[in-house]
Amino acid sequence: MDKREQIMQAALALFAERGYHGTPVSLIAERAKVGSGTIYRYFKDKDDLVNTLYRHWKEVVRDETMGCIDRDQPLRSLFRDVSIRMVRFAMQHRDAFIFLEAHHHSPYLDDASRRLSETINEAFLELIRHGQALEFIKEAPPELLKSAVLGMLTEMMKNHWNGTQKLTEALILKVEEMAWQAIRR
Amino acid sequence: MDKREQIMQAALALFAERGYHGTPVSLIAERAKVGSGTIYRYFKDKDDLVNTLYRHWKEVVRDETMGCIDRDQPLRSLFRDVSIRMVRFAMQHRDAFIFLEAHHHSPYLDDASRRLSETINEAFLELIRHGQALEFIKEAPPELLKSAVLGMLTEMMKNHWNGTQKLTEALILKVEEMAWQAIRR
Amino acid sequence: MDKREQIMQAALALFAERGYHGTPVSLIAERAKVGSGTIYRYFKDKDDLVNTLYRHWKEVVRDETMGCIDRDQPLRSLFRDVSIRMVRFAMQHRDAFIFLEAHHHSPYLDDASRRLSETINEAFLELIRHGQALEFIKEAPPELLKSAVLGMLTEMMKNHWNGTQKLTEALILKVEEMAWQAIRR
Amino acid sequence: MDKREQIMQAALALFAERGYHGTPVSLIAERAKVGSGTIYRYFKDKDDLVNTLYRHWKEVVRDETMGCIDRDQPLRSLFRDVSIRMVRFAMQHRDAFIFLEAHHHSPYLDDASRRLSETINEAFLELIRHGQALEFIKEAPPELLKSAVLGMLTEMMKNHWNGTQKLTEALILKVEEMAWQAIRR
DNA sequence: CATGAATGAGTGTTCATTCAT
DNA sequence: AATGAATGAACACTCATTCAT
Repeated sequence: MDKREQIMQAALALFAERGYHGTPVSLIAERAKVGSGTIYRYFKDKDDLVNTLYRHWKEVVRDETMGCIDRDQPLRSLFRDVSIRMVRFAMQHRDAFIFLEAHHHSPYLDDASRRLSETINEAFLELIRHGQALEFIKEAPPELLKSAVLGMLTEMMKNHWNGTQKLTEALILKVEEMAWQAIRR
Repeated sequence: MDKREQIMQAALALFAERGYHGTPVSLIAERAKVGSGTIYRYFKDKDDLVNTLYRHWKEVVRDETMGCIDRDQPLRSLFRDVSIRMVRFAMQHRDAFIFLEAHHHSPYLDDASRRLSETINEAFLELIRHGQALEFIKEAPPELLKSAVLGMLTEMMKNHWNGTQKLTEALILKVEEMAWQAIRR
Repeated sequence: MDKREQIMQAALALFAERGYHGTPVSLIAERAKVGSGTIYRYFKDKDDLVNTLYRHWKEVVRDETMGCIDRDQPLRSLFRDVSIRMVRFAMQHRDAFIFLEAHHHSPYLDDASRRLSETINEAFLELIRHGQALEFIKEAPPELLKSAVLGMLTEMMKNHWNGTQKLTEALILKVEEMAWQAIRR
Repeated sequence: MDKREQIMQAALALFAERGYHGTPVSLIAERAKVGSGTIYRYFKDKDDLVNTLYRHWKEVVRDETMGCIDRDQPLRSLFRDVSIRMVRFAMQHRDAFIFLEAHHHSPYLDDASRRLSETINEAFLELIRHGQALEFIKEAPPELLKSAVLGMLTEMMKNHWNGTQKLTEALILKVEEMAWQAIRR
């Protein structure tokens, strides 16, 4: 069994639940069933652990939502594809989703983490600009439209996970439709 | 000036900027220009301070967005009224907005804080149910529609404050229109 | 009772006995009868404590050996004066003497500490050069003569304190005479 | 090459440079190019390593300064012989010299190490007593005279190594003469 | 034999909280 | 009432030592 993996899983769950400052390294060690010193064999310090975790999951998000997508399909269906993949990712990786969301603008993220985050952001903006060029999407600052879509999806995921409103397949489709209505021309 | 008030202002700014665990009590005292012991005269402990702050600002949000609203105006304009008031609150109380958002589901919030949050939530749900009864708003779980609207607005406020996309009066109206498009029938 | 003073005394004794790395801060706190956190009220960190201690005692040495000395007396008696004052200092401040000796070239001494040490050193060299100019003292690098004298005195103090050979008033005079014989022309 | 030897060389250099507490076992292993576990095959623990090292080099000092010396030559030349051999040892084995000097009265030296140190000491005292019996050397406690000589030589070696005053062949002879002047009748 | 991953006691340091003034 | 010095439990991190490979 890979200790590094155990540590990353334990840290992910705890950071998602309690935040970075709220999670003692000793608790991560306990949950990962390793000695606390072992963590420092794999990660330089707590900061390195949180950044490694952040980059790892950001890359998974990128690959699962933006990777291997058919960029030639009609815009409406391209948008649906990306949105639904995002929701799917969140459904399958609860802790990762909450963790990424909570640490989005944390001061302990390093430059590499921030650059990666920016790249993914940019890809989504590109999609919106493309839609605007085709006159399918509203005239408005792309950043604004992006926030609208991501804010909606994110908030609904949080409600799913805290039990307020569970998402079903049918609801996911409804949600995607709402997002589209918000930004379409 | 009232020492209690000084402490609450200092704590609000610091919690918003650095989070609960990232803010030493001594720093709050320094910023509030009081002795650190003084804080314990007004608040049982750090937990009590954060909960008091949370409740205080939640009540302000409630009063400024839901209070003194003309419930007899047409639904569309009622919805606009509430949405725009929310954005206005965020624009005028940056720290309070960021603080409330960040501490929304924190483990150190007590039952009273959570109940208050729930009450405000319920008022907004009521508005949506009302719109559904009038067949102006989509058929969908009200919780879902609420997340959509609040998620959008919240995310855009965050982008406003972190400088990604500043909001102008014109953009605020646009945003409100997008929220409405998302949930209208 | 002054806590800062208690801490400095405890630290001096422990650093003299066990060295810097061999002395946990918690042990200093225990011996000083203060909480370990208290040490950090008076000293930035362990490094600051050892440097403060070093400078404090170096200044005492300087004042007690070089200060208020009659620089117009004959060289032989000037040399005797300084030598005997050094031995007296060591006799009266066992821990300080051992501490200064052991930390003379420690990597954790900062620039200010090193400069002070150098100043005192220079004053002693000046005395030797003066003696050479008067042709009372051997032709040889002053640094060499200084090491000879200080090495002798220091080693004998160490033997005094570790019980090998206690020094009496009579022996101190003998020792001084030996030092003079070593460097005189 | 012999792993045990590699370890002892690495440890000697590091203890000389950084002291016992300042030198992690892992660093010794790295410098010796062995696994850290290997050290524990040759030495019971870190304490055992430092004691073995101490005894080893003390024996070398003994052999190189006191061994194979012509005890029938005139006292003055016998004294010169021993003194110069000591200085030569220090010049050739910088790390060993610094190490022995720094660990002379360390609390982690065991009884065997201390006894060996005492034996060597005793041999030197014997030389001094012999000189006193012949009325070449001052009347004074032999321990005192020994400290005077060794203190002088040691201090000058330290100055040589820290660059303050490099020793040449000519200076070594001068130093020896000073030592003799200090203790002669 | 030799290794180095793993461990957890121990380190320097911070900080919520108390209490004498 | 208000202070801030004092405390010690808790934290992030290190390192001597063990042991499976």
